Amino acid sequence: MKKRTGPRLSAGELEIVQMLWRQGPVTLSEAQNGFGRAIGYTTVQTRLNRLVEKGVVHRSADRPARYTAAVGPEEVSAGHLDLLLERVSSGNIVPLVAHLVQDRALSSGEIAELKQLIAQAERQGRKTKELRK
Amino acid sequence: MKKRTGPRLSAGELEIVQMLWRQGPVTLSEAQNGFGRAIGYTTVQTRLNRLVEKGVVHRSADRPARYTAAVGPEEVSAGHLDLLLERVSSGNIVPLVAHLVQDRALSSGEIAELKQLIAQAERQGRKTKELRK
DNA sequence: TGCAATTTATGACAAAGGTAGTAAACTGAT
DNA sequence: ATCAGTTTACTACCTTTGTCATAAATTGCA
Repeated sequence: MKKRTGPRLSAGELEIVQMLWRQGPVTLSEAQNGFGRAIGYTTVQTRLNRLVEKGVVHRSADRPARYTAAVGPEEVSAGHLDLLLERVSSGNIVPLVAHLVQDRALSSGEIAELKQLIAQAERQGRKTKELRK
Repeated sequence: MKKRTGPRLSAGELEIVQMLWRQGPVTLSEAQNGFGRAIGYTTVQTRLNRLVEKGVVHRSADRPARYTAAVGPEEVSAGHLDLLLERVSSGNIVPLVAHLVQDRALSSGEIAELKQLIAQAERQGRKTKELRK
């Protein structure tokens, strides 16, 4: 029932992976162009290669090789969130949620989704309690 | 109205700062003991010194110097959360909150606090809308 | 086939962070 | 005043990450 927390990427690694999420499977030159800012061709190459070694990015076998993220946003955020949770709020999620929702303009749609999530967690809690007794 | 996102510490730096939050102002030897695992005395020294240089930790002037965290958990989590928010979910907070509340047993107290937060955000949204028109 | 352009492999270098040793400075108790 | 123990400064080394240059391999076309 435990959740395996995903990989914790550095800020720069996250930058690369984010690009892959946006651009989909890309060749090196496409990666360089879609990067958003000026960066050397071989720099992107090295960074991608290192992520491939780590298993975070997949590299296709065919000729102009295509790179794809091997992890999804959920796994990545899971790794970071779970660490933060332990380290900064001793496992207490409320302060983290508080930061996310405070001082930020939320659409009514988002509010609805959030209420939905809480309601779901509440039901889950009840179910667990019942199973326990 | 913009929120200054705090410092983004590495996992290891966070480890040190977390210890300071737990143990309060500590001397070097206290820091080493309260660290939780085996670690060299001078290793703690070096790590603390580097954090002092960065302004993340404060060092007292008196003799056995005492180290204190110069940043609070909120600021630190803010830095990380805001980066995650942009990088992994394009500024959308719902997926992050979802991960935090799902697959986790929440007490009814926590549920209440979360509801409170959402309600607050909802009111805030209305107020903003009114100010705008 | 042979060359220009593209793609891939290597090698380099610097900054940051984790680990720790050694030496100097300081403190407290004889 | 001296000496052991504690605290602080300084130095060193290794790994990771970000940056890239150079060189080798591959491909597509003329």
